[in-house]
Amino acid sequence: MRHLETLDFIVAINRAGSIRGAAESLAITSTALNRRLLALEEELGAPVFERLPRGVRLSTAGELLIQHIRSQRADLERVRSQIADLKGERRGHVRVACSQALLPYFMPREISAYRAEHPRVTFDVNLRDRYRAERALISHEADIALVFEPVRLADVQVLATAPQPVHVVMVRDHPLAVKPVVRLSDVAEFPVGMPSEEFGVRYLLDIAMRRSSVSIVPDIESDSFEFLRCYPGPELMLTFQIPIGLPSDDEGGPVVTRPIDTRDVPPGLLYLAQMRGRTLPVAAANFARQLAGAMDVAAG
Amino acid sequence: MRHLETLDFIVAINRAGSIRGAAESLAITSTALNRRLLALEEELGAPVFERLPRGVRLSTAGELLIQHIRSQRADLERVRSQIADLKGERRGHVRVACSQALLPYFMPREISAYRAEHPRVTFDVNLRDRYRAERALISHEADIALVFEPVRLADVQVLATAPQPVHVVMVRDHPLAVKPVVRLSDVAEFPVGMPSEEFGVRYLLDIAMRRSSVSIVPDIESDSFEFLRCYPGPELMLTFQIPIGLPSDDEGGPVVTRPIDTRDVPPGLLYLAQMRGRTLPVAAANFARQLAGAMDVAAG
DNA sequence: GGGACTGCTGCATTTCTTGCATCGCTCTGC
DNA sequence: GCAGAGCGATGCAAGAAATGCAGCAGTCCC
Repeated sequence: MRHLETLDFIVAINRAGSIRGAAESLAITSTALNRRLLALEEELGAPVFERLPRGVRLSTAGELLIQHIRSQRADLERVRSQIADLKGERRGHVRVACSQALLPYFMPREISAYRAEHPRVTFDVNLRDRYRAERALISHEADIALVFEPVRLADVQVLATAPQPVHVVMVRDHPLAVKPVVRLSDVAEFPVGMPSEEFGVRYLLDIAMRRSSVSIVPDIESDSFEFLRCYPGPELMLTFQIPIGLPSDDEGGPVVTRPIDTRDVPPGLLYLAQMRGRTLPVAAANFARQLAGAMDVAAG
Repeated sequence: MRHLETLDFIVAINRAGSIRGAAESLAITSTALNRRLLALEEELGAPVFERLPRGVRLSTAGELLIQHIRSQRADLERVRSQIADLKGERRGHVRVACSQALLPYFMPREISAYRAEHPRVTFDVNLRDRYRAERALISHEADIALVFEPVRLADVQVLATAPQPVHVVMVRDHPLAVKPVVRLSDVAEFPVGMPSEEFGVRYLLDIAMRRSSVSIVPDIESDSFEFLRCYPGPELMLTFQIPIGLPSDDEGGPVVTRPIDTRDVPPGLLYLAQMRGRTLPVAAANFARQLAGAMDVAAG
């Protein structure tokens, strides 16, 4: 499709920041690319890029256009997917943006289960914090997102939710491990590895601390739950995670988890979401349905 | 835009029912058109049209595609409109689908008021009954619709509503004209011209008659309110209309109107609606805002 | 069973796109 | 202050792609 190609070229120019740079990455001459851009601007009646001495930058019109291009491509992809589907070809591609907590257990299990049924469906799984996951939906970089405590839900549509109480993670022989439920004040007596501020778990803990008199000073702060989970050994350190990101205790791993009393820290919500008003490609819609089911099980 | 042209050609083939026929109406050869169609189908991996002995008919894939084309064109039109708008060009085009009742007074007044402010904005006003007005929104034939008592609102988004009690229309010296409010049982004593079944007014009256013991047998049934309104003279005939479709009584015309008691016939709702999830072109959005304001005034 | 319609295809022509070389410009570094 | 490097834009010729003409095979109607 010739015209769609031109639109993709616009996206490439925007990414590269210059026509020559984009032309190189597209393996065509800058002349051809320049001419296509000029033709498009002519037809549109307004410049798509501002010309700067060292390259180009999207104009206001260009930003409107590029948003249109993204939504257009996503919708065409849906149509292609639906057409492939009615030909009986159970192929497709699903792009998921999700939080770290989903990466070690939940997503691998769900994707492998889905691919057992539909082996020709491929996946893109990208780590996006709760801000960027929503942005990925809006810019059509992702079909669906699994976000813990999203920031603002204005432009996205919630497909399912699952309550997730915050758990404390510790080594198996930690003194706190004897308690079935941990109070926030218990935690304050031990060194703590805290997830950094972009995470929903941290957000819930900060709210809880502001409401109560308990103050937890993190000894270590990290944007990697994997690091935090691996660290505890040496110092009897505690960290936090939601159950969907944790192995079950009876697996006999080096760490165990205990829920924090929900009177201290209320459960957060895990959201399964898509772009508002968008009809998903067949594979993405089916996978989302499966995820929603799995979240019901996880919540119940 | 070359590719969009091809997509429009698909729409033309669908309308014409044959490639040769569409080619003629498009002023190109059937060869070129046929080749474009074949190329598109190649790229899509599925036939868009079923080949019949006497022409072509949309396949299932084609129906998916043509829906995509319509929404894509509408969205591009919005982008163009927004770009034109930020260039300061207050031009644009608005396509309205509305019921008969809006045509004689409301729409002319509103459009002329709008064009007084924005003379370069052009309008398409099409008469569509409440079924077809909703379909026009879905197929992107219309930007906004003004519908009295729409059938199903699933796929459209309501921008404003205005309650419209049903009025009886009669000649100025009709015996019923002495009453400020008319009961349904009063109506049954006179000959009645009834709007046909596709109209919201008729729908409300049918419901009212089913609920009460009053039965009105129409002497004349018509799908033209204009005809019904012009008829009353000779036979003291009554007919029905909603206030927004009526001149004010003090204009001294040949007919007067009286509201039906809302205990007999509850007021219907006039809906201003657009396609769900769609961002309207600038001119259409502004005009819709004006209409919503006017409906508030009409209702209050 | 002929005529009229359909979609489809080989070949020559036209139209459009592409690539090369080059211009004018702005910013950078010496 | 001046040369160099980077940028986007443009004239001209070669190449690619879409178009039009003529003609094919098929189905339907009378």
